[in-house]
Amino acid sequence: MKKLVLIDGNSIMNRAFYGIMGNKILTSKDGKYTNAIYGFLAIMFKIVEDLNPEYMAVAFDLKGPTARHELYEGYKANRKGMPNELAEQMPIIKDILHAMNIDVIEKQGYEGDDILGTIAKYGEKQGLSVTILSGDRDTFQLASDNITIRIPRTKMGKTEVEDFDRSKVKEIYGIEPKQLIEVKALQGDTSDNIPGVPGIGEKTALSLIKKYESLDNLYKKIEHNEDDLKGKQKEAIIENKEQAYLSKTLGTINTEVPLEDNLENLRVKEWDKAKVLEIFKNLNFKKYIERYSLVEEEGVITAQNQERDLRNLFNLVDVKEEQIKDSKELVYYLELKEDKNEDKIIKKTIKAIAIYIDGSVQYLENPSTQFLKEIFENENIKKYGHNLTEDYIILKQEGITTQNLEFDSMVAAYILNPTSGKYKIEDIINKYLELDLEEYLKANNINTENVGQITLFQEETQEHDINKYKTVFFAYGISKLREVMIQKLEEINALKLFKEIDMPTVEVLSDMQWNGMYLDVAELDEYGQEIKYKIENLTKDIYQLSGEEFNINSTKQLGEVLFEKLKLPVVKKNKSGYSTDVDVLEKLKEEHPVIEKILEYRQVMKLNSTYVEGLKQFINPKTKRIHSFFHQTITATGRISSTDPNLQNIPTRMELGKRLRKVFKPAEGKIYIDADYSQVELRVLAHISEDEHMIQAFNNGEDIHKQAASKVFGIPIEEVTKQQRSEAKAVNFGIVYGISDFGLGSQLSISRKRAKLYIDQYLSEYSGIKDFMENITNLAKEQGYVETLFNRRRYIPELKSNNYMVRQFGSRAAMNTPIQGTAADIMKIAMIKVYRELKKKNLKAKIVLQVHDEMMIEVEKSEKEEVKDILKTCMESATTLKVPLIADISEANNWYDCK
DNA sequence: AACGTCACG
DNA sequence: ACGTACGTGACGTTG
Repeated sequence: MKKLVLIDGNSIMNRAFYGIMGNKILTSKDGKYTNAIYGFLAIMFKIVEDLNPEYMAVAFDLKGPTARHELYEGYKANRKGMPNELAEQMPIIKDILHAMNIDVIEKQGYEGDDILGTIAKYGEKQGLSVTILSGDRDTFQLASDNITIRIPRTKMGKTEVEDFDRSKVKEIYGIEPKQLIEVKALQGDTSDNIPGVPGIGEKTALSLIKKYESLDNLYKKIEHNEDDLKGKQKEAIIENKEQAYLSKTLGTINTEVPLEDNLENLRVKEWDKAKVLEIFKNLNFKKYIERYSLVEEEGVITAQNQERDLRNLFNLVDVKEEQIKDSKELVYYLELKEDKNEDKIIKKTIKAIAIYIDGSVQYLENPSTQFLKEIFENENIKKYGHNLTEDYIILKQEGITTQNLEFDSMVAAYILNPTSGKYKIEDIINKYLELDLEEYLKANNINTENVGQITLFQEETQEHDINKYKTVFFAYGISKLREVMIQKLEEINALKLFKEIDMPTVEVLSDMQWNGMYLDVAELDEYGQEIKYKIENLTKDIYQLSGEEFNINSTKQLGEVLFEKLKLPVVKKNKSGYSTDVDVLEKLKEEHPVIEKILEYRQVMKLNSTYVEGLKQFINPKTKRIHSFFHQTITATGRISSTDPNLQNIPTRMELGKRLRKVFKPAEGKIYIDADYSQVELRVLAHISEDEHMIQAFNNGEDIHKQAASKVFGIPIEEVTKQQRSEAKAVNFGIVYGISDFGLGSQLSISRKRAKLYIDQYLSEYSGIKDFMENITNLAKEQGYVETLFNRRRYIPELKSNNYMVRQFGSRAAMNTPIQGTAADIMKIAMIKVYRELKKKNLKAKIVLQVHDEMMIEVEKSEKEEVKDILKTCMESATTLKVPLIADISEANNWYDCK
């Protein structure tokens, strides 16, 4: 079946304009905004790639009144015009579409919707499969078996699409697409100022149409007294009959717009590449120029000064090892190759090193370990590189301990924007230097002979040479990034954070990965046996109780068994059907004995696959230890994250799972010293908000949750029950997360009304916190970001979204980030202090783990007391707040016993 | 690759 | 009337 794609131009431009496209403001050469154009094209290119349609058209609204305005002067009366920044983008997108030979359809007196509807029906009649791309759900009324509405939605900054055809609409609304018009007639539409029947909202309107099918039928039944409406609602429906019919007309998409009957006009044709290129160049759309190979025949688009700079790279002479050794700085990039040796912690080894020195780059293949050792272990040479933690381990595998890590462009990029998620060296060179790797490579392929002097680049370009070019380019990039990024860090007052917290952390985390954690494999296996035995039994029980053998791990199959076969009540649904998560199963516990078994099965299954089998794979055969990665550039708040395996989510809440911690032990003759901060986040909140009651509670060493309970329930501290304390604890958590009554309600399984009462009471007692919560969102909206105590910044573009839900999320992030982020900063400071102190005192003790507010050290028993002291002191003196920082220390022979 | 689920702070 | 707690990572199933 041939395909026709129809795009609602205004709607998609609108979406793209308001959608979150990163924090970057895109502008054209003459300073106009281009974000809507860019986003529109992104969405359009995606649908073209997805569907590869034979026919396509884009419809736009024209200014001026339409038939609907004549019918009802209030129509869209409350609409504000589009902002200028968007309006000026409209003619440009039309120019681009023309240059691409895509049919742009506009007609005076008709809206884009009407044009789309008309063509869609027309296309359907011609036997085409039609997809309408629109951001407006009003178009659902057009859905049929051959007409699909595709809605883009921005979810956490990513653009996804959702398709709605006739069956999907029926599934969601329970009625035919056409009947949506009837619903709207009753419901009205505030955004278009369509009145509907007063007092009737979406829910009521939908249920009425489900029952009565149409307006006509509804009024007919009323006339014949065959309805079962009553009271005010009935009165309103009768009184507003005329208005309902008017609303119906206004809400009906006109599918009979007089348009030319010529399918050929819509056929997808070749672009006028020259024209498209010209416009794209003006708009600075390098990505699209690249992607659609729009570069001119005779050359490459490369800024002249960029070319000149890159040429300098080739002024290489002989490698000057002595000069490098004598230098105060080492700006370098390691070219790595795979090394499958099982004993390796990172299965890579050094193939070459590129070093930027004196304005040019030296490239050494297979550098000698001796040479590397001399430069990397030299404490007087500052190291400048990218992703230094990886280099650190790889060099360490060669017996080299890197010293003096001064600048890591990956970490710098993270501090400049922790939510960008793009920290590959080519990405940040592109972003901060506006140099493009691809362009550089192309330029060099073409210009090799012009470069002259340098033997390295005279050979013909072969696949393996590309890596040389890249390595050289990256080393050069780092030399430039260093200046540019430090400047930028200074601009946002984060240079201190970078130099004194995040850069020193690089070495601490590298060392932690290198040390690793020891595991008793025999004990792990024993534990695994026990778990597997439980799984077998539970599987049998579940098959028996449900009377069927099925894959319990499949939520789909499980859903069918529980809700179709056993007919248990459906509590919650999700995108793909019945939900079967803990919340749901917990509610069904009383309904059927199989539920409890399933809950237990889930638990042991997780333990086996993720923890027993999962962990085993990561035990290094040589060291018998697990060397997790600790990532420093992942989280939005400044926390560390852990992977391969994740050692930050080893079970502790349930006893069975917690027992796994017994297999984590110090090596022979050693012991664990473990410490965790007591309620850091609430202490940070007390400090930031300067709330007098909370500060007082911490200063007096009071039980903070008890105090909260006493305030929330209005009773003396002595009378607080366990139950009340635990509820107040949940409120404290909620506050840290950026509270909502709904969230707290579902957490405590109480009504949101009651939850709201708790919150209101809490905030009226802790007025400092209330002020903080209110102010922080405004501040974030105003300046576009929030900061931790140590100036770690997180941009929150979500606050500018036109989507209520996204804005709410932004507001919670604004409240939570300073708290979680400051706590993370404090922990990093503590770790650096501990690391340095251990080194200074020549102790063999090693930090082996960090779990956000917990730090673990593996230590020889002789050093035990001294290390305990260091750990406690460093953690508690990491910084000075208006309340004390408390670290609880314990020692044990396995992780489980660290209390 | 996306989703649902569940482990942690 | 909407649909919600903050920050992560790993696994198994499904399309």
